[in-house]
Amino acid sequence: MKNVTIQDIARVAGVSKSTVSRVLNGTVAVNPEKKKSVLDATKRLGFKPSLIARSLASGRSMTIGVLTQMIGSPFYDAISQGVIAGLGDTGYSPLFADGRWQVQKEADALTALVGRRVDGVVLVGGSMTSEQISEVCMGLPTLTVARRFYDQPIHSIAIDNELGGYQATDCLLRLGHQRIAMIRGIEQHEDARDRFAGYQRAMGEAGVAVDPSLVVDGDFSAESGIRAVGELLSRGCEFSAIFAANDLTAFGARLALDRNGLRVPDDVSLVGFDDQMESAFFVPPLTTIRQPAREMGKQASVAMMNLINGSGFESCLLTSELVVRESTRSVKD
Amino acid sequence: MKNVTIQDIARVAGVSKSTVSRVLNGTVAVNPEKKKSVLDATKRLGFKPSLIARSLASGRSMTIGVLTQMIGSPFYDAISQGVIAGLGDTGYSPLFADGRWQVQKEADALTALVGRRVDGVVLVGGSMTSEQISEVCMGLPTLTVARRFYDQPIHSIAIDNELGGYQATDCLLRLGHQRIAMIRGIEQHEDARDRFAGYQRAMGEAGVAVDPSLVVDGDFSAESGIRAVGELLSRGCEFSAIFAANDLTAFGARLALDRNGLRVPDDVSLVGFDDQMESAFFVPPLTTIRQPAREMGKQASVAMMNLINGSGFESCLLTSELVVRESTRSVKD
DNA sequence: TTGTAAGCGTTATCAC
DNA sequence: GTGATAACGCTTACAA
Repeated sequence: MKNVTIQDIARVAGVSKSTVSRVLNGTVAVNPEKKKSVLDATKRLGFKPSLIARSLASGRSMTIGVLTQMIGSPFYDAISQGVIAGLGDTGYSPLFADGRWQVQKEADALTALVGRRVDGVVLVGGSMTSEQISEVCMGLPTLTVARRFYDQPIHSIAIDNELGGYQATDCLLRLGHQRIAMIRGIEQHEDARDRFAGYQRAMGEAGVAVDPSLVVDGDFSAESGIRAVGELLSRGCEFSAIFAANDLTAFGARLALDRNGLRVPDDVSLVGFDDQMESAFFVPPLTTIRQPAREMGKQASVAMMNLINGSGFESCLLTSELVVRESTRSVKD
Repeated sequence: MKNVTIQDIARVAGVSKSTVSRVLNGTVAVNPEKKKSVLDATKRLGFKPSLIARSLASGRSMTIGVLTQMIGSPFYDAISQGVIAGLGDTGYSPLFADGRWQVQKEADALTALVGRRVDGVVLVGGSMTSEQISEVCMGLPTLTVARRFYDQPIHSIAIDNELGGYQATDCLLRLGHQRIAMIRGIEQHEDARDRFAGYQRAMGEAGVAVDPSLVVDGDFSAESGIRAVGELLSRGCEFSAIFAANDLTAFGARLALDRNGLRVPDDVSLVGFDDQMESAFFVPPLTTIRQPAREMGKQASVAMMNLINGSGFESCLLTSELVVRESTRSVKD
């Protein structure tokens, strides 16, 4: 089945290709009658303009490439949604590609995006280095979300993870906790390091020494939360609260605590990070740090539009918010 | 910054466009020397072939459009991952678009996909009617995942939701429960209806009459789980088990039960549907029906490849699996 | 206001 | 093997 082209429409409507194009794009005024017959023909023949040909001819694809890491993380998902929302009716459409958190796949996907001649690239998370990215994108407007780069060419929209870590720890300290354990995220992950830094700062400011035996490594997974609590318990050190690097880890920790007869929040207070959908319905509902994920995605879209039309880039570091629910309570005396 | 074209390479390498194309695609043999110089030039100039021009010229875009509904659902996410995995090294790349569960957006996104001249379309969930889809896709290989169509032109890969509903209910019945409540999903949603049908069949086969007052409506959200339990309790009817239409609903139900002093599984057994990641770490870990989401996505890719190269379509209805964890126990006597 | 014609960057079809 | 040259479907000067 051959596709209907602009030429077919022109023939049927009795006008030239150009006129059809003009009607379709509304670039310049055309005779109402002709306009009508073009529109009619369009509808009658079921004409679907080829965006491909259009891009090739105009040089702009009117699409923004969005490279995600679909690890099933609600956080990254929310960002994507924000990007979509932010693009709204700008005329640009998002084109998603996925890196699956594997550098090679990520590079391939990005190359594919660039090959499709997207007008800009938004990278949500990911692990390619700034150099690798620049090499592939070559001057294309590029920005990252939920990942901070300090280089000039790649702009980034991120939240202040250090602040988040501080907020979580501070909340616990205010409730009178001193023996606060922290389950960290992936060590190489900058977010994880920042959150831990926030924990350290809060402890320091409160004049509470950080006990190294209360800090356990994790990897952002629920399993690692379980393991971490096991580790903490086997070390035999006392703690009245746990700050987990993300909600998923907190879920695992909560389960492990339960299995060991420790009640949340009665015996141990628990704070997560992310505020993913399920957290509000956990038993007990989880106190956590909300990341404005959706908002970040929106900001990314707005920033991208500015980048494209040359308005420049306004750097912004969004802030997280403490959401107090029922997994925390003041320390028993 | 002008993009490097095949023409530039040709000039630098001292050959014709055609030869460059041949080297790049490896269609026919070319002189090794020329080949080398082309490859060199390619690398040196940082040439990135324009997939757009390629598609226009060849008529095939080598991309499969995947229309998702990014509602942040782990289930649909897993399907997408399956599709990606299934495409593997077939040479085809997935092109994602999103409908956000809004018919209009969905139609727009699908139109955009078709406009991009994808070689096939995979619809993951969604709410467009079979007619609407056909109208937009016009003869393009199309198939749906997690949604069943009985029409000829649109193939579908789905799981047997009725069976899943049966499995969940049967599991409860075998544990001795008779007063089994069901929190249904969105009424218009076929999956929801099928799951309920499975519940009815299991009850029927066990010779247990379905008490209408034990059936409550929900909408697949955690909030609806909370509301449903409230409703059940206010009706004052007794029940020793609940089958929730999906895990999220089960989460909400679990929280509501807790708030009302009912323990899971001691007072009430609870079964969900989906087996989303968090379910294994719930307190208590949730007994649920696992949907082979990833597998479905993979199957979709395979089926699409067959559709494209004309091998025809082998319909398949995948089956769900009961995952017994700790939210269920035999009825107290 | 409208038509003609020249691209846009590839692939594909020819001859050579 | 290789190089012209014509598509592919559309946009966009440039004329008229």
